[in-house]
Amino acid sequence: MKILVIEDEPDMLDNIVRSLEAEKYVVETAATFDAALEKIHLYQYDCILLDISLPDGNGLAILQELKEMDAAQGVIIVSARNSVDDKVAGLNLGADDYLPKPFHIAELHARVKSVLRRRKFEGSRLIELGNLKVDPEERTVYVNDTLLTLNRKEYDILLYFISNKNRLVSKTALGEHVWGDQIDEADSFDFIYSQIKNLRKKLKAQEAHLEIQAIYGIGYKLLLT
Amino acid sequence: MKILVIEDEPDMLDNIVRSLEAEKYVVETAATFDAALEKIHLYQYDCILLDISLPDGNGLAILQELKEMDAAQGVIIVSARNSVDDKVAGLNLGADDYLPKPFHIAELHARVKSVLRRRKFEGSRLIELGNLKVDPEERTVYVNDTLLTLNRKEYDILLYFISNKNRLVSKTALGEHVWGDQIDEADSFDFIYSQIKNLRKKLKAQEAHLEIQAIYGIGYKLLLT
DNA sequence: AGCAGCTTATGAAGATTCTGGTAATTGAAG
DNA sequence: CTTCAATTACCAGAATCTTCATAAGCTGCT
Repeated sequence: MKILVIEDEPDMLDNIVRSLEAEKYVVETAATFDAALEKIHLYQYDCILLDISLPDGNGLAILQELKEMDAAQGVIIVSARNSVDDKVAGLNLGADDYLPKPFHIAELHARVKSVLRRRKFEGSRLIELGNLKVDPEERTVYVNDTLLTLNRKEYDILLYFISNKNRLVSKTALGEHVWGDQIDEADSFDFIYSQIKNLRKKLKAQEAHLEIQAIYGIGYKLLLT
Repeated sequence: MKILVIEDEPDMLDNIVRSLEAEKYVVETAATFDAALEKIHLYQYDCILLDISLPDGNGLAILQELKEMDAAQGVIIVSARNSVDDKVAGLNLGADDYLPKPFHIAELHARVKSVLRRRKFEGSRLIELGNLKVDPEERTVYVNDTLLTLNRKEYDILLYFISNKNRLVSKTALGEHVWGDQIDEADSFDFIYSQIKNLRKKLKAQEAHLEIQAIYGIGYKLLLT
């Protein structure tokens, strides 16, 4: 699960990020209006935490932008300006929840969880692909109706491949989606290789009709076989 | 996938090119009307990004030219002049999409991807040639219904030959299509020779009724035998 | 024909990337 | 702290792609 935190106060930001990362979310941040806009357009998130009192632009404009993009993530507004107007404006613009400052971290987690759960229900149906069934809600995968136990990374990778079926997935894109954007140019891709290897082994062991094909020098592609 | 970017502002151009190259597209550029015309006539592209407000000629004229050439690539118009007229004129002249400035890079990528995908689906069916069958979507090649395993480069070369059947293919054109324009005048063509050699060997081993004929001093030609 | 100067072909070595095994590290749970 | 699973690192070998050296072929010239 990938979360974007838009917040300008460094302390607060740090706090939120640490606590979310402790819960195993992949967290990215934006401290300014522009940075936020860029991230929103570049990557896909499952949930966005938005402080609407940013220094260089109104956070509500970001909401507007998100709505126009027709994106599918959940949005939780965080604000110290606890006016009813702000709240109404935010929810009208499609925010999923509103969290007044100050708040307790546990409260934040609960809201995030609830938004993610709600979102999941909306799009919740089995994804079928060959003899494979994926239940995004339970994060479970079935091959011929027997359960395939995947680790977190393996599952994330598989789901990313599935949502990019027949499309080419660059190693950097895969890396950014599954590991967050801390990936460096200079980094090796050993951890990707390792995970791909394990995923392939498990898929093969259950005779899934899927193949992760390597494209030399570029990345991978998921094929039905 | 080869993309031509026609754009006169250096910053913007640089930006676009970098981002597309990061996605592993082969990118070429033209900053003026004349340069664009030349490239269009000389090479084949899978997609063209066209800024219609060029300094030395109306970008729409390029669209017109493309249409008359009956070329098969996708065209995305980029423009800061966001008048409805421009948009309508562009789409009427056969553009596939219209992207108003300013835009976010991710938006651009999405459009490019979508145009390329659409194009691919249109032309997606088995290509038959002698006793050879090519499935462009799966990137597979069959000779007498047995699979012929080709590497990426070998496949790219074969497909380029096939799409230029009976036509003469210059080494530079082939090189630029398969390797992109990182090819230098000073470069040798050893890698082309090597790949051609391997491709020929594989075609011969499976007794494909195809022959890659060298034309001394000019290039190659694919013949049915 | 014979030769010079070029282009093309070929096999082998080199470089890079990918694979699949194993091992080390990290992290969570008891 | 210990234990077990998850994740990452390391490595040898395979596959892919490029470079290199050298051979062979073509063209125009005398």
